[in-house]
Amino acid sequence: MPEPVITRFAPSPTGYLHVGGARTALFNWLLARHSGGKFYIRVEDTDRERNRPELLLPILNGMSALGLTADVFEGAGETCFDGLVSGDPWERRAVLQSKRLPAHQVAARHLLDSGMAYRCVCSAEELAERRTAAQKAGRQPGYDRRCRELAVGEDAAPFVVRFRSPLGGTTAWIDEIKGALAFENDQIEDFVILRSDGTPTYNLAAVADDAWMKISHVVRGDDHVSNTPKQILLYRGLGYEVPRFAHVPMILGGDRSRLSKRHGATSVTAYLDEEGFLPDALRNYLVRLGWSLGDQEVISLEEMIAGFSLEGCGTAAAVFDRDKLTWLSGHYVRHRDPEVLAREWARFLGLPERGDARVAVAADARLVRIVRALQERAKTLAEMTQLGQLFLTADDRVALPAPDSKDAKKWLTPDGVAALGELLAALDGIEPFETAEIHAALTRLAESREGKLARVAQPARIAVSGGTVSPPIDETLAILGREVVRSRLGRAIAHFQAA
RNA sequence: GGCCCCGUAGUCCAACGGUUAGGACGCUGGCCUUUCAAGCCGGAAGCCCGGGUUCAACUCCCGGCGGGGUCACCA
Repeated sequence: MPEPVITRFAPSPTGYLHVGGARTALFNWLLARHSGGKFYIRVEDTDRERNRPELLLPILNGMSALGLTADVFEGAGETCFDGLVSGDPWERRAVLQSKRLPAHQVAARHLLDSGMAYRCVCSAEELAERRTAAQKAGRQPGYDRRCRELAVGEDAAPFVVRFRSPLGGTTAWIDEIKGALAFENDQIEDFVILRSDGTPTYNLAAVADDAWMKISHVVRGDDHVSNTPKQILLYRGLGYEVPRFAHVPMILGGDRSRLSKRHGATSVTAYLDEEGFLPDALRNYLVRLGWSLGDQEVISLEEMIAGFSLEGCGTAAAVFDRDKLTWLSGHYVRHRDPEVLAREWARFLGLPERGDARVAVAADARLVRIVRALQERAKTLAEMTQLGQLFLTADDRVALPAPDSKDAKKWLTPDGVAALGELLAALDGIEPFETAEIHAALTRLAESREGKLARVAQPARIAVSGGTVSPPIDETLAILGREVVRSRLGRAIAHFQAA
């Protein structure tokens, strides 16, 4: 009778979903889905500063974008996040830790009553003073346990509640990823579990809630290992079963320090909405960072779920490699159904501050055709937008290169301009104005030029797009349509002839 | 500094006592080609160091070195 697997992602509302957090969430989600268990979200907002919806929503939205749906925690009652508006997809999908205050106080009370915790009246200033003094004297900076045996009563003005850590022995556990881990108990200070305002600190709240939600596997970042012995002590003190722990290694920046803003983009939203990476690609990249399925690089969601295991997770921190993410994204762009891609691109283009690109190219057949032409050369939606600019821009807005620029000098020679003229003249004879017919016409014009298609195609490309790069020229012209091509050809001829 | 973790090419992973150390990104040579991509073929590049254990170590043990994390009334 295997125990049910119940995991959770417990973000602190920071206003954005960090890719490291996203990976942690993904691992939790995969573990639960792999074993048919549950995956919950619990928001660690006991710090009042962070208890604001606008700091939480970006995280929830980032998870939605990656497809990391949470299960409803049935016992949540009034503690769940209701969303900002009714019908919010996250309604009842996230437990708010701040609403568990009474339960946390009961837990602290229990510890106090059983002598496993005590009140401390040392002020923050005194603590800071003694800490620096201790450091100066070369002693450990932790709390000096001054109030440990004072038996401070509850009527004693402002006080915090501290956990009475064991003075000897060790606290150990078998980490599902890192293996056997152990800490000497005298390394564990008498940490605060209840602040002077009566609210719980992280360790108490996390333990009380994980036990309440019956979390079986606590999968979280590496940076939490030193909290683990404290939490194990709390679980035991509270009489709860200790869950399994799995600490996943950090994600590093290029300089091998913890990935942060100074390394560039770190939020899921930035990668998805601003840089236009496909969500599947980001998810695939993230799961591959620290977990592997043999030598397989491209892994579908189904394969991830079927093959995921904590044992398969690596133990070393990994550097975030944007180039590889880009390659993966390109793979997903190329293999995506054009109609689906077109919708995603339209939404990407619809974002604010995207200027010219917003020119109405309704999600119609033409857009899909453009996507087909672009998808094998664009690696992200942003790149697609850039490469597709010639299709999105109004005729007179295509920026032609200066007549004395390198490209113009190479291709818009007198003969190049002449080719443009011949093409312009041939336009009305191309019927229908479609790829194959256009191709035939271009080939004909190339005949008098040693059969070199490039001598016709490149000038045309520049005339029509302003640059030397575009999808195949025949298809490009067909998509643009006879009249647009006529207008751009005429404009280009005038522009380059003047030189 | 104390404690904890980590160490296969520039980067991400595979190998889990016996392989010419495998794959991928990136880099690079070529093919293809109307541009750019994509695709295909080829190349350079790696087991941190030193001791053990063993018939045999990238794999196990110890030490060193290097990197990271953590030491709050933040989570």
